[in-house]
Amino acid sequence: MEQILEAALAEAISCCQKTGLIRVKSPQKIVVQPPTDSKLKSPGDLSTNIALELASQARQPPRQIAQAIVDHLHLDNALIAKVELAGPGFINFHVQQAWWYQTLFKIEEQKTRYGDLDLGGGERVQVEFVSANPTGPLHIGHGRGAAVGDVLANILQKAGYDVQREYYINDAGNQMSMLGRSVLARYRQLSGQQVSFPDKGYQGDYIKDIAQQIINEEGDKLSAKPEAEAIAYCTGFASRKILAGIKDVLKDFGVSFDSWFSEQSLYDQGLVEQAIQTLKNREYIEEREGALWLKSSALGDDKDRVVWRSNGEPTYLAADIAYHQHKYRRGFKKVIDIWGADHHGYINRLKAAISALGQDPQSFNVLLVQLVSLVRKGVPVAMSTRQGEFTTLIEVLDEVGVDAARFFFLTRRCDSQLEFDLELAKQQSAENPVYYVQYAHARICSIIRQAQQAGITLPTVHEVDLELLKLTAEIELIKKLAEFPALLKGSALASEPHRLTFYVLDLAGRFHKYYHRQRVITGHEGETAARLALVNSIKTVLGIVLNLLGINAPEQM
RNA sequence: GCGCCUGUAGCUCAGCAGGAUAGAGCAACGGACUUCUAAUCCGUAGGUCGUAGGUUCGAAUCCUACCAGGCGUACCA
Repeated sequence: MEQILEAALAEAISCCQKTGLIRVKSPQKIVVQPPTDSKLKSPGDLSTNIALELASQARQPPRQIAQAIVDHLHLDNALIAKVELAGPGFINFHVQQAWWYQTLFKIEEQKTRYGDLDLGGGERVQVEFVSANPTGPLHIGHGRGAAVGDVLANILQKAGYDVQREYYINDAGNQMSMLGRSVLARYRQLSGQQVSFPDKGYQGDYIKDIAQQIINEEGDKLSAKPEAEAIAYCTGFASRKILAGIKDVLKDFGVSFDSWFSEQSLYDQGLVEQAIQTLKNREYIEEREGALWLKSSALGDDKDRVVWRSNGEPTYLAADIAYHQHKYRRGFKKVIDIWGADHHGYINRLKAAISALGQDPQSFNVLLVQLVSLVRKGVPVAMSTRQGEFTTLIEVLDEVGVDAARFFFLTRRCDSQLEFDLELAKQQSAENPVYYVQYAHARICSIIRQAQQAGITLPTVHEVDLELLKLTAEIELIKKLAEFPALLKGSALASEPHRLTFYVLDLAGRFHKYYHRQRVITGHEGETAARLALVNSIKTVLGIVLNLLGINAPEQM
């Protein structure tokens, strides 16, 4: 519909240009969209601001331009009921009611595929998220990243991309050896030895639990081994345990990855050296003070960065460069990394590195998710894995449930900080918005069951007289359903999963209002059939969105 | 110091590539269960969109400066 109107407007404008009614030379992009303010007294179904856009160029009053356009507009009466000017020069189109009914046919025909787009054209995209070090359990902040990444991947999939979900396991480097040393220290303490705990070691109780497991399985065998060997054993044992735990929680949280990529594997295959060699060949590496520097300042970074230390060891950045080179070698056209906002200082240097590797930095996107600050009974809780003060994701899931947690993480824009008060979340659980949406779905299921008990089978859209759906609330509901594909598109283009949450809340709200004002199952057979078809369409769309959000769509509550 | 994010109703937040009279939810107050699920609905009240300039026909939205909060600025990961 929008395209039809845009074409008609373009024709009318060029006609006005020729006759000199509108004094513009270069054509402006015409946009037809639903009016932004739905509370308007007489809202047009679709609206364009083109006359306002043209006003300054034409040096003519916008209303005069709008009038000229309208006078030259040729539209099919079967589609458009009325065209009118409004406000400073908006042109509003009132679409024929019958046109909206097509949405219902589309939903019935496409079912769960309703809203599918071909935005991506099958292009391969990778979404990498969570990627927490296997040095401790996932905390609440990782939960937000997991929810955002998972839902974004779902959205992109529905928008026609070939999406891979990957978790990058930072299983190499100092942090890992610190993990091993922490576990070994606890192992020795549990074995009755007096040993000091390493500075900046991991202090959480889970370290003791792991040490105890080693004792259970290996006894005191480790004490006899050389230090380095014992540390290596502890590191390997602990990281396997922790990673297994991470995988379990993510599974419980409804997040599944296509690929778990090990940082260590980059070293094992010599890919880190290879990546640095690529950069050398491309002359982006410089040796200074015994270290190798990436000349990133020439590529938009604040300064140059060390990739190979003077002590002969690569930096974390070197591994990350190799990792991203590997991503491109695997054929991804678009690479999306989801990071905690505390890593934002890292974007420019990695972007610079990607340019240096010869890849288009535009193809590399980082979605920053602002930190979750955890509050318990009003008291802020620090979330440092090292100090062992954190609330794990699993604890949060136990308290508020998977559906509520996922929904809560997505009720905010990514770049807005989230304060998660566990007490509040518990208190609100009965009134949590997620139930509001699920309840709408369950309610519709209940109506359909009720109808079936009364011997009324759920009609197809073709079988009913849609003209009976003529209440404002009904048309508004259908319009809301019609909006969904465009919403999904915007959400995919902007990488903004939260839009789905707000959409589904709105849709559920409109349904609840409708439910209270009108009965679906009435004495009138035709009316009942038409309304059943309508609510069934709503149910389909609610189901699609809940599915994208990874939240259950219950048949009853 | 420099950089990134945020600042919208008492609280938590929307506001989609500037558009029409800035919207929800919660909390507050007043109502609705012989009716398809009251996990719901209806009504009332609540605002110099951090401040000051600028761009424009038009700014919560774009630009500049400042104020406040958060985060970052390693040969750590």
